[in-house]
Amino acid sequence: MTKNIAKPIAKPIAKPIAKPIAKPIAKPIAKPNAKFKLLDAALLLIRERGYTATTVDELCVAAGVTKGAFFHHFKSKDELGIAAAQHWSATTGAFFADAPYHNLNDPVERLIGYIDFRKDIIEGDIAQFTCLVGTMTQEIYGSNPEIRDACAASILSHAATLEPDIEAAMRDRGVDGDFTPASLAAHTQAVLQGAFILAKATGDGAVARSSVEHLKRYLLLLFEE
Amino acid sequence: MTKNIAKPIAKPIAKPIAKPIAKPIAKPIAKPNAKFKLLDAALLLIRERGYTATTVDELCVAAGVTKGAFFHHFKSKDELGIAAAQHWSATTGAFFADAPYHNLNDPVERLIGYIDFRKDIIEGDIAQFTCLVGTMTQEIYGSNPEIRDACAASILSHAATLEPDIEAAMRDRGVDGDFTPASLAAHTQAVLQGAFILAKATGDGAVARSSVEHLKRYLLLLFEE
DNA sequence: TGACAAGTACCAACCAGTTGGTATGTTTTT
DNA sequence: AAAAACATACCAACTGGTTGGTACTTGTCA
Repeated sequence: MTKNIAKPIAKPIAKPIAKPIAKPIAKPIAKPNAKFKLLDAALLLIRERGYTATTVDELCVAAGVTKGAFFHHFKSKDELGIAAAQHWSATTGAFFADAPYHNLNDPVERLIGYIDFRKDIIEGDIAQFTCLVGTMTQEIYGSNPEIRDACAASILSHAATLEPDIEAAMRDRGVDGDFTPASLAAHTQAVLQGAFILAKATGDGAVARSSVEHLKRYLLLLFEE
Repeated sequence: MTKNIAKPIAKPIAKPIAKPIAKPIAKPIAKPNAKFKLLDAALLLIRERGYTATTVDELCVAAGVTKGAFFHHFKSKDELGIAAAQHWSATTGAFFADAPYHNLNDPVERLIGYIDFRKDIIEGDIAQFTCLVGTMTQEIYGSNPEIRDACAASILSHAATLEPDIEAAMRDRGVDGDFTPASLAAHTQAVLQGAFILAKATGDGAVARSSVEHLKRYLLLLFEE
């Protein structure tokens, strides 16, 4: 075996690098360990190829870890699927929480700001702007209820962040239509998910952005005086 | 081998059943041959499980044919995928062409009629009302351009059937907005595709119907005086 | 402080079952 | 008779998952 030969050379190099730096930080956001690397790889690969078509081996290669590491952190591929959905929820949750549109004063402006923001990030590589949980939902809704629920939670919890502004907008503008804030919030997500499918079908984001513009026009027609 | 023993028994039973009935019909719409049965099985199974997760063996069992028959009619699984998309296009094309909303006189009414019709058929089992080509697109857009193009053609050609009415509605109601008939037609499909994802995520069609209602409200706001 | 036990993180090789696909018939239609 | 439509038996490659083991970290107690 070459193990005993290669080891003493590689070991002293990797050892005393960056331990004291991480110490004072309360909770390191992203330790570059195997679990995190696998989840990160999953976010990209699954959006690119779909859940079923993405193999455990491919995930391991992309993450630069071995299969042993994979099954140390996840009991099964499906368990990684659940974790990936939750990881997606956390990642995108933080991303949208930091977005600038929250600073606007008017609820309608914030809402339109959100839509504009969503439209602006539809750009470049398709796998980069499409939605992990929307993709996974399509594939596993009938076969894996746990992944499906994790995906549903991700979509609906994101939609729920819009409800206060929608509710305020309805009250503010005197819109007491025959719909609930929750249903309109869900509708915005439906448009986005559908827009992603059109983008995938046509191979570019233009159709998707155009659809989001229609959604914006709808909101303006609802809430503009 | 049991082959020579079992055969003479099974053969005479299946032989003289129903040949003369199909003969006088000029072009049988749906010959119950292996190819058609496989395509029909594909429509259901792929919508239920996704394209990748649906195996050739499962398709053969569902269609009641053997693998030999499968690869006699399709060079590969991917070729069946393309054929399934085209079969879907033909099937749904005929279905919508026969729908009652076409008899309405006003283009806006026809448009709203279409939306109502789409809403009404969101009912019952999820695999029954969701879209084959939308599902397939999500999975193979990056890996199989031919299937993707077949799916794109299916979605866009269906959207194109709405364009004349949208164009007439815009002319009629004096709506010369900053959007094209094609973009609004595409938007309707985006909403539907997204609605299907929400239905899959939540496990029932209510959210989907609600989203289609928002689409209807948008069209009414656009075209109503 | 340092030795030592115990857990955590990881790895390479392997396994049984499944996958899409093929080779070679047999039957049915024309 | 010949070609098309099907069936049977099989295979190589790949799949998710397991195995037995190593390296590193951490808690504990003398």
